[in-house]
Amino acid sequence: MRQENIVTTLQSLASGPRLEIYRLLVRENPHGLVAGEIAEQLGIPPTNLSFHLKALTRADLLSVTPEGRFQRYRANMSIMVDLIAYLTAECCAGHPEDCLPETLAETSAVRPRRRRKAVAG
Amino acid sequence: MRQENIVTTLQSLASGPRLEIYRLLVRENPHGLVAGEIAEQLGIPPTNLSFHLKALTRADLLSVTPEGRFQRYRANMSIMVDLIAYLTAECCAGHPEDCLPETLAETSAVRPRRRRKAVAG
DNA sequence: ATAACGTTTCAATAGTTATTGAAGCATGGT
DNA sequence: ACCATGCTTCAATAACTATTGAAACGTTAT
Repeated sequence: MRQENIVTTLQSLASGPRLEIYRLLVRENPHGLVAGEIAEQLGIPPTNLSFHLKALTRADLLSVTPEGRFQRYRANMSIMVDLIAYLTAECCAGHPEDCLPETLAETSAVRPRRRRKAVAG
Repeated sequence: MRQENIVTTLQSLASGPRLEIYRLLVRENPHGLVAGEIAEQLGIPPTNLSFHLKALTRADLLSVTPEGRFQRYRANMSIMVDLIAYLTAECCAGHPEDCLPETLAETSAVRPRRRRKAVAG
């Protein structure tokens, strides 16, 4: 994932309504919710909800599937995994254990092109 | 960490220059860099750099210590850990292993008030 | 005391993002 | 064929964010 896309991803999360939408859908994974259910739960008017859903979908944080006249939205967790890896990458010049807890230090090391074999703990 | 602060944190990362600044300082942890070194490495003019450093510092993603007439900046990784926990919290209604890799599923569970004992893997 | 340096603050301007109501477009029901 | 429903797009406007040059401020060097 390139920096340009990472910025888009962060921008799409950096808004009160969108963060609420995203978290709601993370919780409701993997079944997801249709737009009207999101609107109802969060009290966002349809025009505005559509605007925010579009932003999240363009950033690929959500996926959408038509179901008749409904649109079902789901959180796409793999983008979040990429985002987290990017934000913690190269921490402490390759010694993430110096400033990250163990589980995240491992995630920090998980990057597309620089994988190494898992090592017994 | 409340949602309001999470939005501020995300906003402060959601910009090309600021994301570069943050990543540079993550890499340079824990020693950090003074403002002039950041300016030089990234080619950002001082006025503008100061504006972005202020945003990141207000979000508590960076900490700053005066050193004579220099200002040394460091990445504060604990805020990133909180952010990640927030973004993955309650994933799949408490079954994060359904859609997150193992290391992150553990991080998702690590939240301020709902800790449980570590379990042998 | 004066000058130079590193950085921040201020003010102006340009650019981007959010919100709303009205209109449009498919799908499904009668 | 017609109308209702669920959602999206469009256009207008309001609100916010970024960038820049000039000025200011504290620190160190002469």
